[in-house]
Amino acid sequence: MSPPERSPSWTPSVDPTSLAHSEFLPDLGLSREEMESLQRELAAEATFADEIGFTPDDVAIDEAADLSTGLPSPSPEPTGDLDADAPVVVGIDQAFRPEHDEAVSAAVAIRNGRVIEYADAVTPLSIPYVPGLLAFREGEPMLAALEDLAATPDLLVCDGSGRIHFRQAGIATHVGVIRDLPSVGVAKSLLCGEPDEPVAERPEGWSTPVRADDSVERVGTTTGTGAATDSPRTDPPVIGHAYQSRQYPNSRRVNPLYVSPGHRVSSETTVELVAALCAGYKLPEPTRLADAHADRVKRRLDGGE
DNA sequence: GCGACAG
DNA sequence: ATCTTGTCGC
Repeated sequence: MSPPERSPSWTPSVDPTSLAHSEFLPDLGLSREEMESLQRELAAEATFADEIGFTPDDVAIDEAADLSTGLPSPSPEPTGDLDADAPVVVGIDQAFRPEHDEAVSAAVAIRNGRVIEYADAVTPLSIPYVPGLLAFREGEPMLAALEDLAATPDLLVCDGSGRIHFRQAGIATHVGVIRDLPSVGVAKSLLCGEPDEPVAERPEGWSTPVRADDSVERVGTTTGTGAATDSPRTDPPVIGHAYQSRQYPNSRRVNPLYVSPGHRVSSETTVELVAALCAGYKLPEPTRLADAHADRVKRRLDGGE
């Protein structure tokens, strides 16, 4: 794993890429407190503002992949004209093999709405799932899948939260900062924070800001000047959005997604990116395809031997 | 002591 | 996340 190119100043006390070889929380060489301070370093290193060389339109996907007949075949070679320099979006997801204590990570690279490459990796799991520390369980597997990928990502779409996190350093932030790539987090449920409005029964396309609550540590530069003229109590910072990516005409029961910046993307742009990447299903296409590929690899392993 | 929590 | 069949509704 290479260090962040754009962040030569960042020198974590412990190499986050070696965590997979550690054991359970108490004795993995990292106490829970150390993991949390590492996340504070990551949050400080992260950029929650747009630093991307493309627009949501550039990555828009208008046709959903048909997964009923298997996954679409990858076409690595540029189809022609406008293909060459189109942004590459990489969706990452995982499947698990509880009986083997292994994670199957999948990365799917998409360009112009078409799959150009599938990548995957099987990684032993070292620690259990702990709310707020998901990245220490699944981060290494995700990075392994990215290592297996030949394509160069322009955007990472991660399964889980980014800035919507107790220390504003969810797994999308971990991966984005470590690889210094724009990344967004897409979660199916809310870890922390408070939506501005109730999220139930919202129409497709609806979104509302999610602001930090008392469980979220404040980090980064202060918005105000600190002068006496500043408002005594400013609104809590927006750390992500609830986004209704899908809704049925009548029986409205689909829950919204909770999207948040991982790195080098603003919360507003994150919503626009996810909206552009959705094509009729609740999950954005990169995530859908990564999920399907992870399941495919898992089945091969379970059947293979 | 209870709550509350991505995958 | 995973263990798992059918079933209600567009």
